[in-house]
Amino acid sequence: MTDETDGRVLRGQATREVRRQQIKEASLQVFADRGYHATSVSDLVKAASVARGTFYLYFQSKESLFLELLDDLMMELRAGIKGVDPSANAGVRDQLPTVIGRVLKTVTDNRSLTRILFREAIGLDAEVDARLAAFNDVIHEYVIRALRLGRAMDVVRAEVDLDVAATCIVGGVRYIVQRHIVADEESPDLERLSRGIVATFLDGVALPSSS
Amino acid sequence: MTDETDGRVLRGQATREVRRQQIKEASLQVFADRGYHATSVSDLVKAASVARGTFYLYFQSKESLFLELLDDLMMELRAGIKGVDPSANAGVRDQLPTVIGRVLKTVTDNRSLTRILFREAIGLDAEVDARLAAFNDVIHEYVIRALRLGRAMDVVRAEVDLDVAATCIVGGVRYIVQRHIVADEESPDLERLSRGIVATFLDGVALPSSS
Amino acid sequence: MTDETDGRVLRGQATREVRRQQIKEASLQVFADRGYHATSVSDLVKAASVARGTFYLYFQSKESLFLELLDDLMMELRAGIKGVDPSANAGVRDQLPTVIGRVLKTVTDNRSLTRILFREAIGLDAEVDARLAAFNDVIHEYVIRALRLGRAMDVVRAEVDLDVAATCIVGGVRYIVQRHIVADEESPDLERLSRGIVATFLDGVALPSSS
Amino acid sequence: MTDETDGRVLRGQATREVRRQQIKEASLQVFADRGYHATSVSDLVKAASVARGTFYLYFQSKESLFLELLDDLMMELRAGIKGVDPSANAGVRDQLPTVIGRVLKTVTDNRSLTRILFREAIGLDAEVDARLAAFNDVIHEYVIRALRLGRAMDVVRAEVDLDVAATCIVGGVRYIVQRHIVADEESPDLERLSRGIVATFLDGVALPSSS
DNA sequence: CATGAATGAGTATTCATTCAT
DNA sequence: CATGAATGAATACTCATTCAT
Repeated sequence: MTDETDGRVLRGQATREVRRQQIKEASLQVFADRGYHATSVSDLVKAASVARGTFYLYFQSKESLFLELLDDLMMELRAGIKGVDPSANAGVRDQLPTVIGRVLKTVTDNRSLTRILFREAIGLDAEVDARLAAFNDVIHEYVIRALRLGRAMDVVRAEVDLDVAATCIVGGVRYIVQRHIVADEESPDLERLSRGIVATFLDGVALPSSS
Repeated sequence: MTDETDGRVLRGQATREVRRQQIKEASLQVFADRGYHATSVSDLVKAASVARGTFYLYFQSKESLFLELLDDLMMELRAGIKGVDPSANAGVRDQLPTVIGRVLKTVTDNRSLTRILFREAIGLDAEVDARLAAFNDVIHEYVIRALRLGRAMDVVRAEVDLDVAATCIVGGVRYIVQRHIVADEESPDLERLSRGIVATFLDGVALPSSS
Repeated sequence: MTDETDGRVLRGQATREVRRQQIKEASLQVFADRGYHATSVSDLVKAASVARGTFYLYFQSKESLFLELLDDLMMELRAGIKGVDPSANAGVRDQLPTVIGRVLKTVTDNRSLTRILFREAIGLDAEVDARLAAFNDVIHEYVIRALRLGRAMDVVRAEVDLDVAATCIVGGVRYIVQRHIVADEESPDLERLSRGIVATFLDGVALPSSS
Repeated sequence: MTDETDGRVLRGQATREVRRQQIKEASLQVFADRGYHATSVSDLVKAASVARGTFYLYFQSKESLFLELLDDLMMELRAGIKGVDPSANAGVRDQLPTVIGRVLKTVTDNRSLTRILFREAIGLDAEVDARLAAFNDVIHEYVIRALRLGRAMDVVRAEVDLDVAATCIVGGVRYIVQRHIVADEESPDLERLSRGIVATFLDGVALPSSS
């Protein structure tokens, strides 16, 4: 009874997980296309080809599913960003485009989720807002630490207002993402974007002599 | 068609406009506080102290009122930005903080509207999205033209990727606005923010020698 | 503006109250016929010939309407019972059938409500249960007080277990109501029932000599 | 059709019956605690530790199981009551408390079932109502017969309205059960209750001289 | 013009029952 | 026989909009 039972149970759990993913993926598309509020549970179950009740077998509510999708993206992004090792001192300037490129790649690979994150994830409810704010703060702090490190290594100007600069950098990357990746641009030239971002934020747009 | 009638009509139109404004202002507050979706028409008419039917005498729908508020803000912002005369060649570098400061000031003075713009105006429906996109494009084009002008005047590097740089700049300012002004910060130090933004985007964060 | 407005407002409130009653009466019938659980809000609005939304304009929920109906009956019954003045010493024995008759009359006049009270009002939720229990306790206490008074007046045996006797009396009357009034009996002979009840509880069924 | 087959069938039937009982007992508890409507099939299968499907292998529906539980109680009670032999002429008055006591004992021993019977079994559907009514009628008739017998034996007054008196008696006992046994009273004093009931119904509460 | 009562399509969620394994 | 994932009809309730007064 043991092996057979275990087998059945395991298979059951495996299928369960498969089903969950199936619903999540279908829902992801619908949310990305229609937006959170415009998406009804009917839309979701239709897209996932399951019965209404089945949906609630796997997710507590429409909102909790959405939250899960959000968490997924934030994890994914955080992983893509944290992959960077800012302490590698050699050739920070040369490394940076790669780093930024990786972030942009992560985002591009998760276009639907990112679209949701940028278009819908705000003002939904306090819970989501708090989670997003926390995520943003993590990114912000990460960039500030990077700048501080750069300053210590004498590659970042001493007089830079770290907080403002970090905000500009994060905001700039975000908006690049929003304009070039979330919007339906087919295959964004990530390399050009990365280089452009790095150039802008490292050296600015002004001619040095213009000071 | 007599004078008296005209008078009545005019008076009527005058009070009509006054009423409209009353409702708009009250609604603006409610939208800013609660967010678009969490705000019901009941909330609006209660805040404006008018009957439900009256609301529909002045606005086609909840959504159209919201759209109008959005348009108002976009006009206001556009005015604040367009006020800058980029052709004044003398001391662009010195002028810029003032210009940015003015934009931040406009935003701060319309905090409620801006909050709505940032928190709710996305993903509402195609109409809103289109209008927002158009607005963003206008700003984007404006910055690109400014950069191009700067390049002609030899104050902007020739090798700068105008499109990417403009996106970074706009995104940076937006995120500054989002973090320091939309969020409930009491009295943001607009001057420091302006100087920080200008410094970051003109000269970058890297030490020139690090090239 | 004053008189006219007041007039409108008053008329409005009057109509409101009328509507409420209309819905309550229709709902009462449906509840009495179908029972609480088997009655859907759709049934109620259909019976009252109002739109679904209208229902919720007048009642917070299906349950709250039901509670209100319950309260109405309990008030009505309590009034019918409290009308009795047990201190009128002359001819208690002769008075009693009248008193009981009045209670039965009240119940007969509110047959629908009573049917609900007996058939549905139990186990609905803690709130209802508590209210019913309180009501039952009031009745119980009332009867005990009456018995105690009777004892003081030397018309009730000294050795009677007041609590048990009161429970028997209340239960007996309740069951009479249930069998002869709530059940669809056309026109119960209230006088016969009253006399029978009084005889049973005053003198018992046993021949005195059988002790 | 071989012995072996019979054996298997028998064994199967035996375990089948055992399973049924398991489920019934578990369900009884849940129904008594939560009430019929608040109890879901999920609750039942969880309490019985069987799969959802298994439940429907043994019972047609949630309702049919409930009906069965009801029948069980009614049989049990009927047995407890019928155990009394009213024809034993000697000392009816002395016997009665014992008889009533036995009924109360039966009820106390099946408190869960009784609780269900009193709290939930009414207004469920026509089927249940009919069965309950039939049961009540049986009891009623039984009491009437007893009274008639008593009359023949000259221990019951001739002028007693048998039907009304029987209803009072049954109602009284029912309400005693409801107040003292169904409600969570720890260990009701069955003897006192029995004596009180008998005294009340045999001799009434009035002093004989008060007639 | 102003009112606010009335509307009803639409929503998320539950749960008794079925059925493939 | 046993399982538990799947089903979908049904439910209470909301809210933007209309319309008679």
